[in-house]
Amino acid sequence: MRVLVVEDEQVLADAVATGLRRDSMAVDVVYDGDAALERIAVNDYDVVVLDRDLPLVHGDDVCRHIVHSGLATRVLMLTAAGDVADRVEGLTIGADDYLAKPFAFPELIARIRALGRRAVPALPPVLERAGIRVDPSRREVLRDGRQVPLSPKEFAVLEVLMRADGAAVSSEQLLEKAWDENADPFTNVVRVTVMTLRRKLGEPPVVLTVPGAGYRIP
Amino acid sequence: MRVLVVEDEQVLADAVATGLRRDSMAVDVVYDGDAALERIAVNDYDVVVLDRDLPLVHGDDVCRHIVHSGLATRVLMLTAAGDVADRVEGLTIGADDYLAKPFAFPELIARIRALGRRAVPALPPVLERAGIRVDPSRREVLRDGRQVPLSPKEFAVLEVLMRADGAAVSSEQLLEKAWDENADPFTNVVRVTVMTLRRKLGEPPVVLTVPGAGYRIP
DNA sequence: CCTCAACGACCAGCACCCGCACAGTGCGTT
DNA sequence: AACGCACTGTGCGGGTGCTGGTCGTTGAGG
Repeated sequence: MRVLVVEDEQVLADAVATGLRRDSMAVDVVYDGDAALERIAVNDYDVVVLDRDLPLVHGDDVCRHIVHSGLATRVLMLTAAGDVADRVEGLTIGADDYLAKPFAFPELIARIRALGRRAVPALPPVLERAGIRVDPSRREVLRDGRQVPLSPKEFAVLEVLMRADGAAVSSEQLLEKAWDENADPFTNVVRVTVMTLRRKLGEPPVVLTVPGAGYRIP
Repeated sequence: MRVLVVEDEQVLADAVATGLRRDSMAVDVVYDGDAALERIAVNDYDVVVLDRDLPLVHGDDVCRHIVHSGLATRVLMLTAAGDVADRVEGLTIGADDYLAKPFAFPELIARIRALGRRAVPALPPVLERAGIRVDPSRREVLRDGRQVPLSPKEFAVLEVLMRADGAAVSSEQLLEKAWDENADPFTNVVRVTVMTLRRKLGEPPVVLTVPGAGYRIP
């Protein structure tokens, strides 16, 4: 397991590093965001333990960079501020996990290991495609900058289609992913919902139909 | 996003479910481990929110089952006991995240979303051969870079021929692979479909006839 | 009590599927 | 060389399944 520790408090950083090394991880340490970005560009880390309050380049920016660059690296945010709003914001930015200082060392290790087990990294928290911006955490959709109000189901359908990354998604799959198990298999809600979704998203069309296969967003 | 909530305290379980539904997630609820295992076997959840202290089948066992079965489903452990040892143990068992009760609801949502943000596992392979590019997931066909619109049947036939990797495929085999089981064995749809396919794909010919054996793409 | 999302029922248009009929082609037999 | 047969290519027309779209009802939440 390859880990990068980014923490400006050198004493803490080194302590964490030695602790992780004792747990058989390969650990690099840097003390500011700039150095972090450098190392990330060069090396291929499994997990980055990232202090949020960094001098020069803020931890949030480092996190955004990692997530946005599509690397397989996972981010564990670390911060002094421990209230809920902070934690939620950290996760919203795109971190894979979040731990508040002071933390118990075994928990840090356990969370790093849990992240290391995940085969694939998180996608960017904001989905963008074909002039549509979807922010799941805010439950907000923008079409060419203008906000579009959607009902929960419409939003769920749009989210599934956006995550499909251009692939066609059948009505059955949409029903499977956006509805719970009580859904009637012979319903036509999906078609109706797709229609209202199309109407709200306006011109030019965003959701295309692929005859015989379902719907897709190019 | 498809979520299963497993929590024996029904009031809490339902509250969580409605909260998540308001956030556009498709939520199923069960109140014990047995039912959880059942649902997991049937449905394909993105995330399972799992109370650790369950009657009958313990949450840990459910978690182990999910991890062991190799599903892409992520587990978020939930528990009343909030000390570090518990959290570490939960993560060690194979949970992807861990949240101690009482928790703030926005944080639960943020963590579920973080878990659900995983990338689609495998990029579907694109079939390429003889100047033809077929992308099954997008239902898209390109001939020398130009897009060719195909009907579902035409697409199905082309896909079978492409996957045959140059080998000849008989009409009977095509009928078997691209049509459902109640197809008339004495039909000539295959011939007709191959014809329209050829016409749409244009010159030079892509689908060749192997007299007595069927069709093939060199 | 009011609003709106969710959803079933229904209709219309159209592309598509496919049966049918016939033409063209290649090969073996006489 | 002529013929017949088996196989293949192609035009045509009808039925129908798929999709877009509307409307009215229901039910939950404010």
